[in-house]
Amino acid sequence: MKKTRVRFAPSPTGPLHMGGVRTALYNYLYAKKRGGDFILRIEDTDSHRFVPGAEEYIIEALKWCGIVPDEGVDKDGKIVEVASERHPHAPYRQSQRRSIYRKYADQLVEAGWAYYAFDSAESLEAARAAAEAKGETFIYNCESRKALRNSLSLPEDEVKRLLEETDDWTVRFKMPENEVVAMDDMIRGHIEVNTSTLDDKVLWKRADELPTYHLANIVDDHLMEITEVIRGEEWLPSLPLHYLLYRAFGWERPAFAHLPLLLKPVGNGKLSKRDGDKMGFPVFPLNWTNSTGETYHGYREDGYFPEAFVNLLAMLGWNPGTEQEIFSLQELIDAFSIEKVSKSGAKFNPDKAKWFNKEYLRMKGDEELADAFTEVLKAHGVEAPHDKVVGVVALIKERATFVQDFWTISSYLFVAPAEFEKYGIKAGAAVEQKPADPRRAPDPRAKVYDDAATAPFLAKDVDKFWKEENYSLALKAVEYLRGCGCGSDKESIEKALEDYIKENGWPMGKVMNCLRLALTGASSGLGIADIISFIGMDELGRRMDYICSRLG
RNA sequence: GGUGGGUUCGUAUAACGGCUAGUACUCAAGAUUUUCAUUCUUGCAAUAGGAGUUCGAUUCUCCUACCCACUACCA
Repeated sequence: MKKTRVRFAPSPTGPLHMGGVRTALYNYLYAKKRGGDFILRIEDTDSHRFVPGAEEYIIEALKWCGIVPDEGVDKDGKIVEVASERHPHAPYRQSQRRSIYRKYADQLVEAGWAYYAFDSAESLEAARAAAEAKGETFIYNCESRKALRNSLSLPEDEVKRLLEETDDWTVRFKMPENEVVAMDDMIRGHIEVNTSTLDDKVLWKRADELPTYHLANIVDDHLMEITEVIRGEEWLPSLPLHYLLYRAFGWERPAFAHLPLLLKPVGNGKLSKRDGDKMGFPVFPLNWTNSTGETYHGYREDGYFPEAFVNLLAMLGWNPGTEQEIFSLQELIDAFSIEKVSKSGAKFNPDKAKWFNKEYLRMKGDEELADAFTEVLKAHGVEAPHDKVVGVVALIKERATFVQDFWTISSYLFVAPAEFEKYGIKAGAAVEQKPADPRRAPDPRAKVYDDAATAPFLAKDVDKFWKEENYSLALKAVEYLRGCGCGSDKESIEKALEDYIKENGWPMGKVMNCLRLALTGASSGLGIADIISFIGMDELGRRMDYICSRLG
């Protein structure tokens, strides 16, 4: 039984998109499940589209996700250029394998599976334009090649002369006529295509002495002993060519699996660069700034945990058949099977992506989160002792999706509020309602509040509870609390405060809301006792004084 | 246009040819709470359409519609 060897073979033409990361992930899971190797190969046979930094980006992105290649990348995270025991098939960058491909192209010509073509880019362009003018599509195939300039149509001595004297010719595959290619895909099953609908693809270019994708891919997969090719669905149309190429070389071919595409959240079409920033979610694993200075968001910088990112990606187009949704990388490896990958494209759902991160945030230990939060605090100019930060994290982590949220949720624990929420709501202002989801029928039971005074979100309106009859009580409660000599822990404060308010028969909610406004500057937030316990009695007094000076 | 692939709640998906078509996200309602959030409960919501095979079709076959990919000396 041959050892499983799969590869991820991106082209360094820009940042790796999340769909690419998913392809890499599925390859990795497949390999690890079978105790095989995951190989990284850089397909840079198009010198015109090379983008500086793209290769480093790909490697860093995979590393962040925990997808570690067994072969192709060395310890320092560089693509391997020289063969060794661990990297027997180096180099792993196709541009550095240039010398390998020529002979395979020639071999195909000699065996009659390919031919030399001397058509200029301009003449092909013209042929295409002419066909289009007639409402047809130009195809370089068994019909049209008779009338074009190639080694099948030109006299032998002319061919010889052109090969020697010119340097912009190509090697094209000689697509057989009217033959049915029967193929099998691990995900899609049996597929048949008639070769008459296919064209004579360019395999090798004399101009830069480099193969095109099709040749390089087949040659390298063969030389690197790849056993399964798992790639995006966009490659399905070229599968017949690849089958034929394996046959022409007389090589055993790997098994193939074509993954469904990742689609944009709304509307039609595949997920593209622009969608993300337009709709407020990242399309890339890491931030990327292009040559014009435009920056695209990355999951890492947006605060996603790599485990959450990997998990959500895994569930986009695959599921284990059970109801489990949260998987560690190891659990994914154990559960993964290529047969359970779905055939249809998956629309990406940003809400679900956030949900995954929230779940991972909750699973993280308070200590670990506190370390991350400490960095956020520093960025806001706040220094706090470690154990204090751990305490805060424990209080707030259920309310957050990202570590960055911690600051907005708990800033008032570190910095006294300067302004008071919704002081500014003007009488008669429109009620801020959640926009209805246009894709859904309205719920007939949903209440409609057109009267601002009765809408529940208007608890936000501080004018409603910052009234003298209430805050005078709150002031007394604070005075009592500071003098009662109770402990500084949450429980003691809570008990003292509640008992005092109840004994006096005061309205609990109203008093508490006044305190909350003073403490947080807003009408929402943590439990009052939690806050007081954290900031201390003296700070409580200062904040009461301040709000009175501001709101009267 | 041609070729190939695809189609289950808004989204991701589950369902040996056989239960009231299940679950999660979103959304809504209720309970809990000093507020918000959390949590819990409940609810809304789908087999694209049409034939056929079958006792019985989401599942198998065919047709139609729609969507997607490919159609470069790009990958």
